[in-house]
Amino acid sequence: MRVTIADVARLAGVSKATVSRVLNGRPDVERATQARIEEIMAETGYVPSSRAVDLARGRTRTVGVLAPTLRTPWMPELLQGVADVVEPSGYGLLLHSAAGGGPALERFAASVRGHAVDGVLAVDPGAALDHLRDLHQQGLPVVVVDTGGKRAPLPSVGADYTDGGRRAAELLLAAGRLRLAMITGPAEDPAGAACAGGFADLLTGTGAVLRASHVTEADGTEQGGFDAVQRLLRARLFFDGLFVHGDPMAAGALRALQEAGRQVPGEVAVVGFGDVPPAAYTVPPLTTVRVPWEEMGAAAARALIDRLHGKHADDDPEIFETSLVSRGSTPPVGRIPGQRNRRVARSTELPAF
Amino acid sequence: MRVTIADVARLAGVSKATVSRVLNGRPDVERATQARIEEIMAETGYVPSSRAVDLARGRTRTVGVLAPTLRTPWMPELLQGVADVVEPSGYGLLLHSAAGGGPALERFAASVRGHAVDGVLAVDPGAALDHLRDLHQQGLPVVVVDTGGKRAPLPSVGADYTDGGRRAAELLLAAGRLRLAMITGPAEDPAGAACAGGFADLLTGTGAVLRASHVTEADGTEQGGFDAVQRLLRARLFFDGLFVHGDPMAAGALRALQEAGRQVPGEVAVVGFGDVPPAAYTVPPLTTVRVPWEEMGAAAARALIDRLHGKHADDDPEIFETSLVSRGSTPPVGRIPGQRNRRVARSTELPAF
DNA sequence: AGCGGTCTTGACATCGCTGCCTCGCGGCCG
DNA sequence: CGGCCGCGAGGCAGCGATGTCAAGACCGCT
Repeated sequence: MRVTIADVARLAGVSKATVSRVLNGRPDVERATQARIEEIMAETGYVPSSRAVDLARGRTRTVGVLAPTLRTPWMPELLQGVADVVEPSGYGLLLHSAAGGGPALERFAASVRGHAVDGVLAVDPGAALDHLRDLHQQGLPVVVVDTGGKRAPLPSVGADYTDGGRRAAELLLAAGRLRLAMITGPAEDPAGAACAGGFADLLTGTGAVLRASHVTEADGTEQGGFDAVQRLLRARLFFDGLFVHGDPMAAGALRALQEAGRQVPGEVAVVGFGDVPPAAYTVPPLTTVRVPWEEMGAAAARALIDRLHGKHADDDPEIFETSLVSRGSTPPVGRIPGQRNRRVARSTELPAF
Repeated sequence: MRVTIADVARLAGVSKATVSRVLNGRPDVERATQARIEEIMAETGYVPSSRAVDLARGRTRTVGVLAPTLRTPWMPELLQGVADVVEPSGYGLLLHSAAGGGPALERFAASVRGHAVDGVLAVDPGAALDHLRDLHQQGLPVVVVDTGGKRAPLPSVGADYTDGGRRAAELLLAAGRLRLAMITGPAEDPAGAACAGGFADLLTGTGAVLRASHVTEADGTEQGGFDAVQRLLRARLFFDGLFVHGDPMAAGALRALQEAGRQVPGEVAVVGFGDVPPAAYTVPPLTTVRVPWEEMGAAAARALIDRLHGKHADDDPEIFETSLVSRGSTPPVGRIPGQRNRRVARSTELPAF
């Protein structure tokens, strides 16, 4: 580091304290003095050492972001939402990917305990949740983004997965599909359960049926979705509407249906879940339940920063609504009937790419 | 911060210096003393303040990553590659998204000049390149990942886009396609030029033709690719092989071909470029030129960290080879003839999701 | 006993900035 | 005309580590 506050002070003929006052825009400095100091700073190209500032102030103006992996399809959207809020607020964004499991988490813990960050934003913390709870109880600002639908015992942001399932059901009903099938993700995914619950829930009392035989589980991958549909078809099960909890699996499902010669959406209407970028690239483009990943990230970031600024908002989870993005894998439906009387946007819009 | 090195020293009845020695695993401490100090540290749950360490040591063990946006489809792969190297090396990863343009870049510059990071890894820096060059000349370790094919005047990592274009051409030739068409990305993208050059290059002397009329430009989006194919078809141009520089556009192209009733790969074989996740979800799955994003990120990170450790590797750009991922949008071809005699892997593998 | 060398350890200066307390000084009020 | 007030600015003590230097203990050897 070259020029320090002491240099500036000496050149300006003032004390370090005064330079510091100018630096922090404090009002108790004479205009002339301030101008002179600012001039010197400009001339010398002085930039305060963030290391020293951090130590002296006792904070780092940095938030830690803990993400299990960056490869989840919605993660970039979410992260962008976080970055768009965190950076303009003057905070840095220290990314920890916990993909490595144990060692990665230990590094994260060390970073946090060493006060390298002022707060933590955790996405889908999973096993790290207990640790985060401890940190939170010790007074560290923590916000979690819950993509799993389970409520963390912490300030959190999530989406209404149950309602997402309902929306999918509504759309299929509106399209007149009565013999439904569903592909769920891995059983341990609580979002899947919530979502499936909402789906089944809305069906009761309608003419539509979703038999247990028509519900199959897959691993979340495109291939998994492909295999799942093949299982259904080989079992000679009939269905004219298919709800797939996860867009990648839905893409696989479309491929399997097409290979089997089934028309989509003519013979089978397909609704996915998540609205991740690949959803727009299937043929036909996938109708899906949109989860507002970016907004969720932004909201979590805002909540975290509010806490850092001492605004202690309530700890209630902030739940986002899902919405339906109607593309080509379901027949056009102008309006969804039913008590909730929702409108379905017909969108040709692509997610930003 | 609760317990400090001074507390530990007092409790152990030694000086701070000795505690520091233990902390840093220096050998010149008596075993008994060391054991006692370690015990105290464990009891008190002492963790050194990274803020203080950073100031005292004059570095932050953090690298800055500058990315134009996180939404580029290959960015997550690349970032994961970076994270997988940076984190185990004991460095933090400070993410700057320059999406915001001016202000975001200024924040980045401030962070760097304030020595908040020990080095910088920039992805596609674009306009920030000059700034990075200055930083590099001032001695800051900088590595850039060049996804554009142009060579930065800096240590960099890139891919051989020209060769990527050649591979696409080889595959189409091997499939017996002689009347070719091409959709390029935005003209200002230098990777596109390199790639198109390689493609055209390999065609010369073969029976295949790529007329200027059959080359059209699109904006890189799925819709852009869709429109581009429609333009070609409306112009009643015949082609049995199509090279699309960018997987999202290729997805759009597939959709347009399908809507026009053209069989893929029967009537038209389609090769994309990039191998981003959506490529695996099209119907049929897209054959594409794979760019090893993750490896490139990892290599850049390694290069940066080597520099941080003083290993001054040569500044030559590190260029990665592309490869062909053959999926369903081209007919199966066992082996590519020709002087280079390459083998084409037939892959059903999906990118990690 | 005296000397040089190794091993441990402590004292103290530093890193660069912030924050608290103090002080000089000119103006205002009584 | 003296005291009080408030502004502008300086001094100095942290923040919590690192790192250098020197000192004391202990060793083997001459």
